[in-house]
Amino acid sequence: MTAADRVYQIIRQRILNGQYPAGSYVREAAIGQELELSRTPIREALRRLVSDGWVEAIPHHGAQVVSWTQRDVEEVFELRVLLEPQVARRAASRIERNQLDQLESLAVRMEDLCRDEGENALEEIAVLNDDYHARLMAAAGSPRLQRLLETIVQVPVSRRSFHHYTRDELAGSMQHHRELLRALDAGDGDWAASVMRSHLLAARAAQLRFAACVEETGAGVASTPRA
Amino acid sequence: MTAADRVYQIIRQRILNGQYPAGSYVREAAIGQELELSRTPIREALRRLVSDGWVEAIPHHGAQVVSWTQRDVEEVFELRVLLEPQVARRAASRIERNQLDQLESLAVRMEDLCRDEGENALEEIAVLNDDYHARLMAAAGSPRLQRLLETIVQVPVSRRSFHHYTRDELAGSMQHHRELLRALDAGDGDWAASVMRSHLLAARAAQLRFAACVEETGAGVASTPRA
DNA sequence: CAAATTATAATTGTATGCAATTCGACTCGA
DNA sequence: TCGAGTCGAATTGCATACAATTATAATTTG
Repeated sequence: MTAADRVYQIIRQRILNGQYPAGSYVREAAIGQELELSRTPIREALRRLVSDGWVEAIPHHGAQVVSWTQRDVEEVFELRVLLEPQVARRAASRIERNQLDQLESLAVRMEDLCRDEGENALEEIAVLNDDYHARLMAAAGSPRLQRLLETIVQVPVSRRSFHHYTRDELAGSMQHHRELLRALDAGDGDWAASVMRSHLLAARAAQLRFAACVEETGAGVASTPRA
Repeated sequence: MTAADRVYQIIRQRILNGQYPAGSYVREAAIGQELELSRTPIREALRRLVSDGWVEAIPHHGAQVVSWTQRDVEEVFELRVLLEPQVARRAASRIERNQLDQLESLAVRMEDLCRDEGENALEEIAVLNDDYHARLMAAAGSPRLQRLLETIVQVPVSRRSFHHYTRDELAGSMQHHRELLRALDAGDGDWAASVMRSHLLAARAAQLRFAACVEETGAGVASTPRA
């Protein structure tokens, strides 16, 4: 792994946890001094971040961390509703027994956490949920579909959507995971795609409700909140 | 426009017309000497080409021009069939009168060229067709959807698909353009999406037939043919 | 003679210095 | 007082030099 790769991950992480707030500029020289590297690998990392949509390059003026408007969030959901059911559909006709077992194991652990009501259970569920989707993606066997989704589903929005769920919605989400397993096991692509679609539309509804809420209270939604 | 931007376009053009064949390596130093630039802007252009999927970065060994297998072509069609109907659907509820008129003008010119049977009429139609799709994309008003499609619909495959059409298929394609205009004018998203889907599935069928043909004759399909 | 090994050359990865460009503040004039 | 123009500081864009890594090929050894 090259220095530029490390810098890429470091900067992305800092954008994620709000250390670099939306709208702020990421300076090559500053990071270079801090990490004791020259500007060259920093530049390369920033260019990758630009093409991955994390920052915006203003010619001769720097790399600006992107701001997310509600409209952006909606646009991403619209694309996910198109693409992710296709992931499920493909997986239904390709998934292997052991992959199915792994997914089931993840689903069980999420359900357990859901019942526990532990302190940071939501965060743990979110991690497992990411793993679940990643393994499903792998089973679908379409590198381009994977790349597209990785490009648009940037964690700051998707991950946090879990926190807006009511208890019922969370239970419903767990139910979706289970039903998807049955659809996959049956090799029924239509069924699997439909379940995934419901899964996403439910997430979108929760997100929309949250957006309406912050609209009233006047809390910002554009900027990535700090950790 | 920076030097890196120019280099990006130059290299991409050379990949397109076969000057840099699939599987070959693009050397930073060689291009730098030829264009009388240092390796720095060349590197930057190559990194962009990597993230746009034109070349593959082999660590410490260089940038290799990607090879397209039949499976890749099918994967791209699968994604287009998902995404482009959504472009039509969005455009149906957003398009303005003058945009519709421009699309119609393009459709008419394509139909004329189709009747002419001129020598390089196919090439001209392909150019107009690209314009048609670009304007439709603009009318859809979704930058992310646009970016996704630009990423996957790399011209070497899509543009050439026109050349595999029979006369009937070409006429049918023109008919799709017309019908799409009616659907857009009616503001009927379902209709527009359905027409676009047919449009793409027809293109896919022609591509598949062509692939089967070269399979028999043993002609290569993986490498980008020379101009 | 074959296989492992080492040396070499070629290529990318990184550091540093300078040039070009842009944005902001300050000054000058109306 | 307001506006236009100009100067300067800051930042990116590019060139060059050097270091690190890897593939290749010659070489040596069993």
